[in-house]
Amino acid sequence: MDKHITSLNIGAVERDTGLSKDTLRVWERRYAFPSPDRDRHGERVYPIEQVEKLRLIKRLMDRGHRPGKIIGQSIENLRALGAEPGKESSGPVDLHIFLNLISSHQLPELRSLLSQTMARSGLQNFILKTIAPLNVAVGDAWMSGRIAVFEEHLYSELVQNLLRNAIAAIQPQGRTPRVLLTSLPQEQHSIGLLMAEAILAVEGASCIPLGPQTPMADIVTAARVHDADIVALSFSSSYPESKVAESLKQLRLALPASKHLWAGGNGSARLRKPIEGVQTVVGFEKMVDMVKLWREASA
Amino acid sequence: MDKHITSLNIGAVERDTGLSKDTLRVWERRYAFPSPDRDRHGERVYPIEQVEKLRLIKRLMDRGHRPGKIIGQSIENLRALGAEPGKESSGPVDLHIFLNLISSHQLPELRSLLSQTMARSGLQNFILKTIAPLNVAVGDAWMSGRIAVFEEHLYSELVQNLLRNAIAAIQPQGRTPRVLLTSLPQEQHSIGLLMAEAILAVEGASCIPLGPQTPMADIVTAARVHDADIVALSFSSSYPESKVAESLKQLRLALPASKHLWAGGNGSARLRKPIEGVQTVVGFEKMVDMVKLWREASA
DNA sequence: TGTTATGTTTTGTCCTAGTCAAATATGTCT
DNA sequence: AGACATATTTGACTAGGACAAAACATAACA
Repeated sequence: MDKHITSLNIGAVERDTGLSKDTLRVWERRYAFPSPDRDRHGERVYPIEQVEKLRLIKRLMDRGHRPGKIIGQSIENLRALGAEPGKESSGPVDLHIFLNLISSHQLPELRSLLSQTMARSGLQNFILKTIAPLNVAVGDAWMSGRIAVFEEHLYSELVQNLLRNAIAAIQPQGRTPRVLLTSLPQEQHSIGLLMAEAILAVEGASCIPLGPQTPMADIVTAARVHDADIVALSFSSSYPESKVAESLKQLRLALPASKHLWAGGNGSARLRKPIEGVQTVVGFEKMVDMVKLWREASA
Repeated sequence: MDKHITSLNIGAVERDTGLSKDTLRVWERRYAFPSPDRDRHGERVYPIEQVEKLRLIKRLMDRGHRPGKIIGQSIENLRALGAEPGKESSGPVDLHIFLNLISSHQLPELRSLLSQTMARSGLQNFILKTIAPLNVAVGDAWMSGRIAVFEEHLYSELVQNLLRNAIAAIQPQGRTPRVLLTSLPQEQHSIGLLMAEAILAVEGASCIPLGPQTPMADIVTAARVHDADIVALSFSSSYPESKVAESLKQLRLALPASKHLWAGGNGSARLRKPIEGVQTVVGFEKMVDMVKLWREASA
C-alpha cells in the first residue's frame, strides 16, 4: 500500500542532509557525486538512494573524514567505516539490551529499563556510563543501518523526558555557580545541554537553561541580567568546525572577563589550539571537576 | 566591557533570520533592502540593525504579510503592525503577570506560578487557556520589542519542562487511538507537538512522539511498525507555506488509507483548500473532539 | 624525536545575473 | 457576490567562477 517517495529536489536534500545547496552543486562538479537527474525544467532531482549516501557521508565527515576521500566509496564501505573502532562491548553497562529494545520498538520496556538503570546508578553515573555511550552506540547503529532515523528520534525523546524529569526533581536549590547553558544558532542538538544541566544540577549549581540556538548578543545580555558566573556552550560534532573557534573568540570578547566561558560537546573537543579565556570541557566527567575548581577559586 | 557584534555575513544572517541566501540577495536587488556593506573581498556584511529588521519582517510574513508591502517601512511601523489586533486582555487568565515575570527574569517565580496555574486549571485547560495564548503573547511581545530572544528561550524551556513532567505523570495507560506525533524536516518548533501530546495523553490516547524533523519515509515506516491509527503532523507558521499542502499530499499517498492523517499548527490553518484524506486540526480544542469522533467511528 | 615553518591541495562559501512556476492580487464579466 | 482571466509578486532554482581558510604534506631545524 505504501507508495514511497523516490526523489527530492535540491532544497529538500539540503534540509534532509544538512549539506548546503552550494555544497551539493560543487560536489557534483568536482566528484561527480551526487549525480541527480533533471526534471523538464533542468532542475536537479535526487534519487532517494543518493540522498541516503549523502546523509551517511555527512555523518562520517562529522567524525573527521574528508569528502574527497570517501565520496567515491560504496554505501557498504561507508557503513563499515562508521562501525570501525571496536567499541561494541566497551562499557560496564551492556548497551546491546538497549539497542535491541530500540530496534524492536518496545517503547514501554525501553522506558522502564532506562528508569531502572537510572535509579540504580544515580543520575550522574547514569549519564556518564549509560546515556553518553548509548548516544554514541545509537549513532553507530544508525550508520551501519541497524536502526532507523525514527527509532533514533524516539530514543532521543525518551531520554529527553527522562532527563527533564530528573532535573525537575532536583531543581529546588539555587546555589553557585550560576551557569548559563545554551548553544549558538545553527546548533540543533539539545541533548548534550540537558545532560550538562543534569550533571550541574546534581553538583548543586544553579542553571539558566536557554535551550539551543541563542544568538550571541542574547547570550551576552542573558549572562548579565542573570548574573551568571559561567557561560557554557555546547557544540555538537556537526557544528561547522571552522565556526567553533571563531564564535568562541567573539563571545570571549563580548563577555566581561569575570565570567568564565566553557565549551563542551564533541564539536569543541576538536579544537586544536586552546583559546585564551575559554575552557574546553572534554567529557562530562571533567565538568564535575571544573565546578569544584571554580568553587575553590572563588572562595 | 561588552563589545558587541556589529555585523554578520550572509550565512549567519540566513541562520539568524531563517531567510535563505537566495532570498536575501533577491530582496537586495528588488527592494534595495537589505543594503549590506561589502568587505574587501566584495562579500556582503550585514549591519546588526538590518538583521533585526529582517527578523521582524520574517515574523510578519509568517502572519501573512507580503514582503513587498512591508519591506520599505521603518522598524517602528513594523513593530506596530505586529501588535495590531487588540488581543491584550482577551483570555480569562491575566497574561500580563506572566509576561512581566518573563521580562523581569524572575525564573523561580515564573516556574511556580505556571505550576500553580496548571494545578488549578488542570492540564488540558492549562494548555488551552494559558499556554496557547501565552505563546502568542510572548511572540507579540518579542515583536514589539518588549521581551528579548533569550527571554523567549527561557520561557520556552520552562514550558517544555512543565509539559514533559505532566505527560510523564499520565503516561502509564496505553489505550487507543495510537497517535504518531511528529513534524517534517525543516520544522523546528516542537512546543506544539508537546502540547498536542499532553492533550492526547489526557484523552487517554497512546502517543508515539518522534519529536520534530522526521523524514517522510521514516514517518511512513514508523506508522507501520508502531501500528499507529493516526499520524499527526505539526506545522508552525514559519513552515514555508507552499510546502505544507505538497508534503501532506505526498504523505497521504504514502500512508495506507486506513491510517488517519491530521495536520495541526498555525502553518496548516492557512490551508485554503482542504486536502482529500487529511484532517486539519484548527486549535487544540478541536483535537479533543476529533479523538472522540475517531473512537465513535472505529467502534 | 619532536616542533616549527613553508608550500600544496582540498574544500566550502560566496559571487553575479538570469529564468521560471507558483502564489497572490486585480480587474472583468456574469 | 462568485467565477474566471490576466497581471504582478515572489522565492527557488540555474551556471560556473573566484577565493580564503582548513587540512595535509614536506622540509628545516632544535
